[in-house]
Amino acid sequence: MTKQPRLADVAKAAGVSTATASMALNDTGGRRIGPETRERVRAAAAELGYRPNTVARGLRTRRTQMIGFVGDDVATTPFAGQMIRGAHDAAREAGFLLLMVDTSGDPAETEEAIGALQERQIDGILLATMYHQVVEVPDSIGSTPCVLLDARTADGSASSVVPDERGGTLGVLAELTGAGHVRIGHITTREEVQARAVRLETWRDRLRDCGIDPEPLLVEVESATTQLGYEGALELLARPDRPTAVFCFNDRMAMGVYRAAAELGLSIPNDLSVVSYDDQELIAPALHPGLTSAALPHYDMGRWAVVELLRRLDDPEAAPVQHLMPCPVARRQSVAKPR
Amino acid sequence: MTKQPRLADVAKAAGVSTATASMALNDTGGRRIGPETRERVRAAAAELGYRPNTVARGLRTRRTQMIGFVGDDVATTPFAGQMIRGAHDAAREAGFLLLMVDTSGDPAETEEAIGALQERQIDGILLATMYHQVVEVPDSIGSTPCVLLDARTADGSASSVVPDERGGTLGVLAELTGAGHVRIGHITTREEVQARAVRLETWRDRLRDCGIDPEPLLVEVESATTQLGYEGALELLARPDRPTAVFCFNDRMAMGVYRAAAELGLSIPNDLSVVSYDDQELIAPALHPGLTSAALPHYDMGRWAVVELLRRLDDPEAAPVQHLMPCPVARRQSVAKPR
DNA sequence: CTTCATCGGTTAATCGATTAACCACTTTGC
DNA sequence: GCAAAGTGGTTAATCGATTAACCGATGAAG
Repeated sequence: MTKQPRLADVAKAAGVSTATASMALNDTGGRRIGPETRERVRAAAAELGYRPNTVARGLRTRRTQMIGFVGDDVATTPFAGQMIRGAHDAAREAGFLLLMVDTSGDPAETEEAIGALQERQIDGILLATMYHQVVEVPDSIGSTPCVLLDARTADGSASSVVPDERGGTLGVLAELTGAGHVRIGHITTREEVQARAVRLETWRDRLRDCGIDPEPLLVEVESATTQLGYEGALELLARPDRPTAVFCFNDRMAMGVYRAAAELGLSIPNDLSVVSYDDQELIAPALHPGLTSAALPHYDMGRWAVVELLRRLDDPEAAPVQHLMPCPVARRQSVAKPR
Repeated sequence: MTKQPRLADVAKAAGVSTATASMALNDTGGRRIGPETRERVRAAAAELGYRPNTVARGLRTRRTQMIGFVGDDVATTPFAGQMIRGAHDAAREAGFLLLMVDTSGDPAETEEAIGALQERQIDGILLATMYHQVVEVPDSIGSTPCVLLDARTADGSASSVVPDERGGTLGVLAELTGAGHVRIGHITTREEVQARAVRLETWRDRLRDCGIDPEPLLVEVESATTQLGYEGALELLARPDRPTAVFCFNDRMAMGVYRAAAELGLSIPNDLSVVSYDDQELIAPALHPGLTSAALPHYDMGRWAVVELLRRLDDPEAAPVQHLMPCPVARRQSVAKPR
């Protein structure tokens, strides 16, 4: 009673050898095991409350049913949680568990984390790097199967999944053009963050398609904060040919735009339509009126990465895949026809 | 080259037995190993890039250097991330890794999660339950050492850490009374969430201490959302003896109070001081003016729980400890003297 | 009447460490 | 001068599974 039962205990209780017990419980060994014996073993295992020791199993099979998750800022960014949860759910459904390490972005720490995971014989690694678009997989990863999350390699040598920023931007812009807007401003940050360039260029392209010169409608500020979103909006809305709508780099900046609009006596959405990116649950639905925003599909990316990793575990020869995950538009009340 | 080196390879390279190699690398076995031999083994290990196989080690020693983290909504709540990070950091410093399972609050899933972790021979379990103050540790946990996070048992049979909600409430209320406020309203939720009762009662007590009847200054709404915070504030601020300050159940509700104040033409903090609870980084500093709020010390709780768990691993006889973690006040610009 | 699958298992090797028990030889204490 | 203690290791058992190789009946094919 004091000890956990081992496979040997189950075997003894069922009157068979441990080999038979193992095969009966795992449905391995082809047709070797008679159905009646199998039942007897199963019953004995249930009776004793047997749970396999996966450490022992892992030593023999070299598979631990654990996946390493290396994140470069697991909790600091609010998105990370959703990504982890997506990965967790997919892993759990397949009988895997997630072993987490956070590296706060330091490459040396990343190396160390990978080492610590490999010591524990994880079956594969998820590398989630939140702040860099393009990334190099550390050599130390060796032949451990690996999938990149929210990043990709320059040469496509590893599987990866990133959000379709262009598609998401086109999505929210379509909300505006669909309502009849053409003079659409853009407030963004000057920081070299991963998403800036794509969102900016896509907006430029779209405006040019409409025959509008984007540059007079662009405001760039130092960083993507609420305060600077506010200041940027004041500047943009004071310009001679005021835009009828504005596309914000992210929700936090949009929050600043709301304040600027209120101070200027502009009603959203009637005097000014606003769309944004990220769809943060604490902000976009909480603003009044609700903010239409392109959602970053972190949950789905987490799931996808695990599914892909499991595929590579099954078939190490499989070619790596680069995936673009769509960013669906969360439609709320911040868009109306221009006056 | 194709294989990872094993201890046997290191031993052979150093010309010793695996026993000696093991003792040399782990500094065990007392004074058995000569310093020159130890160096030779170390050098061979470094040369070969040897990393111990912790699965094999775990089978022998019954310790895996892994801690199970069972959360009932790991990523859904934005706080969880900080708690995980605190636990992660403390674990990593001690050479442990976190094995995570999310149960979305379902007791059956929790049982299963504990089982899955025990199969993997984790050394201890962190049980984080975000929505219940008092909790029962499932029987299935057996003798696995366990620490409760953000919850405690009725009988104090397990170590646990919870935020000092009373202290935090007194802290933000002191900001108001210190500035000269006495008519302090409270907007809270009717939901049976863990924090509601303490915050409410503490506020009541404090007001009575000041000789004020709290009931006319209380508003309760269905849930703790921004929208209902807004509606609650409209109601509270329309009352005959309008409060000069308001203490909100959480930051999201405070966000609604800001909107209500703006609509009523009340300036914060000059016409109305506002304090709150949670100090969510996406809200409290982003509001204008910045919101003074009592911070939930999730990072510190995560750290504490791991430290306590490690203590119990060292000494299984140690008496369980119940810890109250202080909630420091994040002081911003939402409080001023009453007019 | 041999030969040879097939059935339903068992035996024993193995995964890669840790560690108790042992060993041969030198010092040291009394 | 002899037992006890110390030095610097080695041998072999062990942790709890998986799995390749083997084995004794039984029945069918040639």
